[in-house]
Amino acid sequence: MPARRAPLTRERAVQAATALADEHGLAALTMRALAERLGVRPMAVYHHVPHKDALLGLLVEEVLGQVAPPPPGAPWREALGTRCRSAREVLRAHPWALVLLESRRTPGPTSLEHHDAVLGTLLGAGFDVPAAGHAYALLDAFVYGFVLQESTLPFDDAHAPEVADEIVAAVPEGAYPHLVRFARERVREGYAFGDEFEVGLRLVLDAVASLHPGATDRAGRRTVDA
Amino acid sequence: MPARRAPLTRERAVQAATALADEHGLAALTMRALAERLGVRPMAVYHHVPHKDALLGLLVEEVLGQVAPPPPGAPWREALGTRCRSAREVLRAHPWALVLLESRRTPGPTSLEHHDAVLGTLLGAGFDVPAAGHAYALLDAFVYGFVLQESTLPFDDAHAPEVADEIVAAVPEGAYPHLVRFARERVREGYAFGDEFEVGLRLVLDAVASLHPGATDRAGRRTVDA
DNA sequence: ACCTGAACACCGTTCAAGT
DNA sequence: ACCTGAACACCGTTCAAGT
Repeated sequence: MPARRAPLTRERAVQAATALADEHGLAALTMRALAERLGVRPMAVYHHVPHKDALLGLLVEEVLGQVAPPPPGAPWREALGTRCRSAREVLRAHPWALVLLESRRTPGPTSLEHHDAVLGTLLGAGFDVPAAGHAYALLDAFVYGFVLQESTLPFDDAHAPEVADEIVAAVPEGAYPHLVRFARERVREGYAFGDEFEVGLRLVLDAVASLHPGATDRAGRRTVDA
Repeated sequence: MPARRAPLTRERAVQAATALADEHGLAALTMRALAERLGVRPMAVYHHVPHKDALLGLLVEEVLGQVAPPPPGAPWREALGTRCRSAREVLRAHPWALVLLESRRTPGPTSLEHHDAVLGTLLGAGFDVPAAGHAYALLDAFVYGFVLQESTLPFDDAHAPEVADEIVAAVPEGAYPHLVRFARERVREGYAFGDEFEVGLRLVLDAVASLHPGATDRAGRRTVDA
């Protein structure tokens, strides 16, 4: 490890902090550990960032900036599907970012730009303002909530069957009958929780479609009041 | 403040820790602050809980235990609506619990019992095992994600109009046109983000219904493959 | 302009000791 | 059995000082 490589910048601090959190978790991201990784004394970081909280805000912006906005030309359903899949991938790669969201008060320009693009896709596709609000709230609730569940799982998809077996074996006879049934019939056969993302996304996009002013129900009646 | 009230118990420690996190946030919940609130020296808490991480696990269980399970007799849609509304209320009252979920590896008996009841409601209503898995993943993604968004908002619903005005005023001319339009047309008129919960829940329950083996689409074809 | 050393007020947790 | 005091290895951050 070289004594000092490039001059310390805010950008380099953010990169190193991201890598630290990715590799060892958010708890391992201390100002002191970050400084060491940067080959610098702890106080040097404070010359580029006022305090740790500001650094965390930059991390959130950095991660959200990696989420692909909905491609402008595409039909709304495809465009939103692309951006939701991208959001899930990015947040799965940096699960600590979702936790930081909770502590962030004011969004930065990157988040605002992204939100504006999503809203623009909906409004441009003919959704009215209230429907766009419903759609956006639902889409992001699904994506955020799915990633939260995914990052909470005590196993990765590959090891699900073994873990399910262990859990079932540890449960008292007769307890949690439905969970046990689910584990026996579903998880053992290679169930991957991650696969539920596409299932859910399709349903959520169907739901969004039903909010479109032009949508009709199965009897041909308009789904949304004018 | 009395010098010492009741003898210290694990139960009292969990109650005090919950109150501390509710009132001052998760960061204020330190072993030392908790001890002071309990009228005891820091190390006394360790006699009832092996370490802080175990205490946090107990907090999560305590909060999840407050979520009403789906009432057994009711039709599935009503039963799941009740439990989702309850989950949202409880998690909104203790937003730090959602963050702790991420760090929890193995669920306790309270969570397992709850999950079993939800799964039982779905299976008892005639959903097959794969459909129950889809439905559960979607429902909880929605509830968790909604609460996460809700707790991240930089304003409560009552002050949304003022905050929206400030934000719009602060934005550079011509930037974020769709966000500005949304703020102008929707937020100003008393838009409450919290109201999106019922809208989204209805759509999500509709989506779940479409997973039922008996469900048909608008052309009368079965929605789900056999 | 950029980085540093020493210090302060905190953490969670250990261990041996008190009652 | 239950609680304590002192100590250790950490935190984030201040301030005055170095180059």
